[in-house]
Amino acid sequence: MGAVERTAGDEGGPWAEVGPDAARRLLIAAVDAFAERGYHATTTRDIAGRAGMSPAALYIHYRTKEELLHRISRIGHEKALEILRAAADRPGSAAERLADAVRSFVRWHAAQTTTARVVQYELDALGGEARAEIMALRRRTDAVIRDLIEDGARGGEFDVHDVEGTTLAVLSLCVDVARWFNAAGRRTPDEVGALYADLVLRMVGAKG
Amino acid sequence: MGAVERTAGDEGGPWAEVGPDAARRLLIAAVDAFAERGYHATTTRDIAGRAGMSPAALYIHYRTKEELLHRISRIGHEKALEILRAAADRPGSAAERLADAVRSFVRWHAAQTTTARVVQYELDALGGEARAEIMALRRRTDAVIRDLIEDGARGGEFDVHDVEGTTLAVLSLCVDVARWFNAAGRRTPDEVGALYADLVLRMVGAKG
DNA sequence: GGACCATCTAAGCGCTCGCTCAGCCTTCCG
DNA sequence: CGGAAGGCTGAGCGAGCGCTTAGATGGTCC
Repeated sequence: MGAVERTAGDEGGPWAEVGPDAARRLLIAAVDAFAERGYHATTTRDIAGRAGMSPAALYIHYRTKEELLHRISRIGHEKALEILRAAADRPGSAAERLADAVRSFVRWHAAQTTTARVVQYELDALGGEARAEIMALRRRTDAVIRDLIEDGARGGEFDVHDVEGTTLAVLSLCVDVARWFNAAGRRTPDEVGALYADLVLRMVGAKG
Repeated sequence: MGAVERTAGDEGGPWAEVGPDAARRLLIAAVDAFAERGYHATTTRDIAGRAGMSPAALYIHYRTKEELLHRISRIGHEKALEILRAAADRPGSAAERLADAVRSFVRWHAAQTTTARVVQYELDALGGEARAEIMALRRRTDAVIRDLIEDGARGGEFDVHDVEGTTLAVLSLCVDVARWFNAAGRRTPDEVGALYADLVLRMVGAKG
């Protein structure tokens, strides 16, 4: 209903950068609907209805329903990558940086479950170039974790037999949070992040 | 094409128990289609076409498209549960049984990716009683892993602070294999199973 | 005040969806 | 050989889909 205030930074909700206002409302409605029912089970009428608009209004701001998913997916992946990088680039030992990265990444997947669910599980609905673009972003995400594990392994800080496989497993663990996390449940995003950071340090055999 | 032979045991493909022949062909076609495109993006015409039949033939053997998913989901969950239980019930230390359970469970998710993908990721498309029935099966699966971890923790064999959270993480890790595993990739189901069993033992802080 | 542009809606087009039905084969039983 | 039963198909129904179009509305600049 009321207008969303824009603060100086990039805060003010996860979608503050999307404008104009009607376009953002439609996008947020689409995120909710896609997360709840999945892309293919969501109708453009449902999205428009959630945004308080007529079905035709959607096509003023987006060319197709798929473009909505594409925009959501790209922004979401970029946000996740940014969060991971920020943690990985901080000074500290490999163990500290890996734990920090996992903690932040998991916290995001838990706190923004609806977005994360769309980002992680609705990729298959994209085709052609859009899909290729998103998969490239995802490979960059994977690389951040792999580099952290490799650093720790090479420096003797970790005990890892299979860097590639362990990377896959760590990412798996983090991503799957979007599937099971329930905001109404007993755990907070912070608690899950802390638990998972600890588990990952064990997986890589961090000393201490 | 050729008829599927029935051997004495319960072998001869994962769907040998489903009959008659045309019903099984339709079900296998549905598993492939659901795994490839998702339930909502799959049409009954596609399923029938893959099985080499006309669209109307589907409705001789199944009342609705949803009933196909329900049948696939129940049989798949039962198979997964059976595999887990068989490993968990074998004699041995908690660590040995947990490693064995994870190894078997992961191997199944990797070797039967198409089935596992439908089982793990298309549950939301089921509604009402069907969904409740499947979720009960899933809770029984979760309980097997939790009991194993609890056993090891109580006996001092494991070092686990948060049994419930660690259980969630272990299941997460196993289930997500269905999402990323690629039969054409470099890893065999056996290799992934062995790697994941090792990682899980580290997560629970198994001595030795 | 009038032209212009962006935004939005009511109505609806063409299409494909899940599903149905009348009728044709094949098989089996006498 | 006749008749019943079940498996299957071709044709198609009603509904709902993604998306389009014509026109109403409201703000902005001359």
